[in-house]
Amino acid sequence: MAGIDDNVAIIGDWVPPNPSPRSFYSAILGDDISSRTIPEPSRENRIEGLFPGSREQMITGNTDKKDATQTGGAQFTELAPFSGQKSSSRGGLVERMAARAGFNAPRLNTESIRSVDLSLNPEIRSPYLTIPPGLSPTTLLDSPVFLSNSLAQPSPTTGKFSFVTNGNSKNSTVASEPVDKGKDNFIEDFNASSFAFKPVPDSGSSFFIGATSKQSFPSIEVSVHTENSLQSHGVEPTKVQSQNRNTLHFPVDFSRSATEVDNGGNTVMTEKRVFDTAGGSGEHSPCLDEQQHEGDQRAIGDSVAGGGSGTPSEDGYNWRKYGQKQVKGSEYPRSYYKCTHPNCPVKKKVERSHEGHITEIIYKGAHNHPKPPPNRRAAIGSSNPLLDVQPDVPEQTGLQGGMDNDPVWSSAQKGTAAGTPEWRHDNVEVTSSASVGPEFGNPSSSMQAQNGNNFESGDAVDASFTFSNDEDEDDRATHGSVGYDGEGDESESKRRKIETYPTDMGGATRAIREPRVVVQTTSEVDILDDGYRWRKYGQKVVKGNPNPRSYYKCTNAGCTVRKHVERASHDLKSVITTYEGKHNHDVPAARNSSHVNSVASSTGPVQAGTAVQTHVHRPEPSQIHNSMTRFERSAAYGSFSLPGRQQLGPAPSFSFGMNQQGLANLAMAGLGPGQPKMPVMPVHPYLAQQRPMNEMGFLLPKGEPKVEPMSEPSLNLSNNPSIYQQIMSRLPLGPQM
DNA sequence: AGCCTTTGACCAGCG
DNA sequence: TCGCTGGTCAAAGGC
Repeated sequence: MAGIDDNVAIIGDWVPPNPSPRSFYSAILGDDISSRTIPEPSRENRIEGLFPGSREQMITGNTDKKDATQTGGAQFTELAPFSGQKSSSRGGLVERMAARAGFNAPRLNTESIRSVDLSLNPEIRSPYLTIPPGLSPTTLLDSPVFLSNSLAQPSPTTGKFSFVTNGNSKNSTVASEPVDKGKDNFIEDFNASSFAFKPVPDSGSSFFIGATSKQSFPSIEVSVHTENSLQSHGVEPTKVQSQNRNTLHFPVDFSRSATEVDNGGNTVMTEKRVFDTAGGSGEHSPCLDEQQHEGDQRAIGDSVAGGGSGTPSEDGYNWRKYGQKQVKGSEYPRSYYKCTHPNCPVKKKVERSHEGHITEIIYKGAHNHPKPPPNRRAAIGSSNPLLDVQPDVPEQTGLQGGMDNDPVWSSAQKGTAAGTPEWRHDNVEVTSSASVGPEFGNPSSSMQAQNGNNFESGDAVDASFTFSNDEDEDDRATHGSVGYDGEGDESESKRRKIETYPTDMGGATRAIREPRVVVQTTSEVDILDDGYRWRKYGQKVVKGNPNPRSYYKCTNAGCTVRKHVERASHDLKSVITTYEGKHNHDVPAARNSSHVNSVASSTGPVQAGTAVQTHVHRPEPSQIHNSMTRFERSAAYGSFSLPGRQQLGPAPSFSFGMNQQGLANLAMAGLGPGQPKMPVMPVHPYLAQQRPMNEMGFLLPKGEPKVEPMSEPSLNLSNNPSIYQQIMSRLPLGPQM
C-alpha cells in the first residue's frame, strides 16, 4: 500500500514546496494512513465489501460515519491523533515532511474519526485509513485543481471554495461553497467546513474522499477503492473494517483500485481510476474538464503507474517496455513492461490513450527488491526529497512472494472485476492499476524498501523477509535494506550505496560483485547455445572490434545473468562471450528436449554414479535448484564436452552454465559409465589454474578471478559418485569472485 | 557502453 | 484445423 509519502512524491514536480492542499492531505492522512497495514480479508469478505463483520456492522459503521460527518467540521481541525501514534515515538511523518519540505503541514484532528471506529468496534485501535498502493488521497487530489500555480477553478481541493456539508450526496461528506480564498487558506477553509470520513456502504473496501461542490465545479468523487484480497497474512479483520470505514469523499469518483489474488495466491493488482467528469454535478465547464484531464494525466500517468508517455518509471521502479499491442475491446494500445530489476518478475500492462493518458495499468507479480533509489530511477521531477516517494503498487504484494509469484493478470482482471463491481464506471475512464497484494500483511517491507520516509516500525517490518533461494550477496545486501525503517537519510544513503556498488565499488566489496567471466571459443554455436535462454536486448559495435557485440539477458525471470557476445576481431571464428551475473536457476529444459537428461530429471541428482546419460548440458529444472549459491557458474559448468555435438569437433564442445547444477549433473548424471567422452570438468575459479582448453579459453577481465576449464586428473569424473564432494572440498569458502 | 523503445513477427491458448 | 487474441520475442535504432 502506498502511503501518503508516495503520493506526495508523485506530484512533487509541479507542486511548490509551500503549504498546499497536498500538504494538507498529507497532514490529514498522515503517517498512520501510510503506515497502516492493510488488513487481509478473505476473498469472501472482499466480495462482501471487505468487512469481516456482518453487513449489520457495516451498516452500523456507516451510520456512525454519518454521525461523524455531521460533526466532521470541527473534527478535522486537528488530525494529530491520527498520526499521533507514530509521532509519539519519533515524530510523525508530518513532522518529518515538514522538516524536509521546509514548511509545516497542518495537522488535522481525526480523533473523532477514530472515536467513531472505536465505538463501533473496541478492537479497532486506529482508523486505518488505508490507501491502496499507487493511489492515495494525495494522489487523488493531485488534480489540476491542485496545481498551486493554476488554482483558478474553485474547488474543494484548491481552496478556492470551502467545503460545506452535502447532505444530498450519498457518499459525499464534504461539500463546498464558493468561498474564494487562496490556497494558502485552504486549510482554514477546510477546517471551517465540514469534512468527515464516511463509509461507503456499497463500496466494499473502497474508500472515498468526497467533496461535493455545489457550484460550477464538477462533482468530484474520489474513490480509492482498495480491494484487499488478502487472505494469508494475518491481517486483522477489524483493521479492515476500520480501514474501510474511513471514507473520504470527493465529488468525482476518479479513482478506484482493486487487488485480486489469483488461484495461486499471487496477486494481481489492478486499479481503475474513473474520472467521473460526467457524473456529479454535471456542471463542469469544458475548461475545468480540460484541466482535469491534464490532471488525470499527471495523477495517474505520472504518479500511480508511472505511465508517463516515455517513462513508465514514475512509480519508482524501472521498467522496460517489451511489447505493445492493440487489444481488442480497448480503445488504446496496451504496452507491456517488465521491471528491469534482474530478479524482479513484475510486469505491468499499461493502456494509454493517444493523448498519453493512462487509462489502465495492471500489475502482475510482486517486486522482490526495494524500489531503486531516486538517483537511479527516473525522477518525477521533484527536487524535494520528501516528494521522492512514490506509490508502489506492486510492492504491496510483498517481497516474499518473490519469484515464486507467478500471478496471472488475466485472472486478476477478472477477479478484480468480480470483487469490485464498480471498478468500471460508465463514465470516462482513466484507470490505473494499483494493488494490494497477498503480502499485505507486511506491507512495510515493501514500503520501507521503497521509501526512506517510510512507515514506522510498527508497520511490521518484515523481519522474516527472505528469499527462497540464496540470493546474491548484493541482493541480500539490498534486500536487507528492505526492512529498515528509513528514519534518516543515512539509511537511504546506505541503501543507495549498496545498490550502486556493482559499478563503483571495489576492494573488499569486490567479493560480492557480480561475477564476470569472459569466455572465448571458436564455436559460436556452442557458446551461444549454452543451454540457457537469452533475450537479445541490444547490439553495438564496440570500439576495437568491427564485429558487433550482442547483448543478452537471461530470460529466466529470476536470473541476473547477462552476457554479451562478439566475434574476436582477429579471428572471426572466435566468439568472446562475457557473462555477468549469477546462479539462480537451472538450465531450462530444452524445447526439443529429447536429449535432455531425462534420467537425471526423473531420478534426481543423487543418482550419482548410477544415472547414465549422454547429454548433460541441460539438466532438468527438477534437479537441484539454487542450493549451492557459493558456486559460481564458472565452477558449475565451466566446460565439458557435449557428446551430442561431437560432430562439431572437439574444440567447441562447450556448455556454459550459470549454476552449480551443471556440476552436479556432470558429476552425477552426465558422466556415468558409457560416457563416450571424457568431459572437461568444470572447476571453481579458484581452482582453475590448470590446463586451459586448446580452443576455448576463459579470458579473465582485469582484476577478476580467472576462470579456466580444466581437466582434473585427480577427479574421476566418469563414475565416481563422490566427485561432487571432491570438488566441493576443494572449493574455497565464502563469497566467490 | 549499456539500456531503452519501437514494431512487426511469433507463439500459445482458446473457441 | 483455423482464426482470433493476448502476450512475448527480437531486430533495429535511439538515447
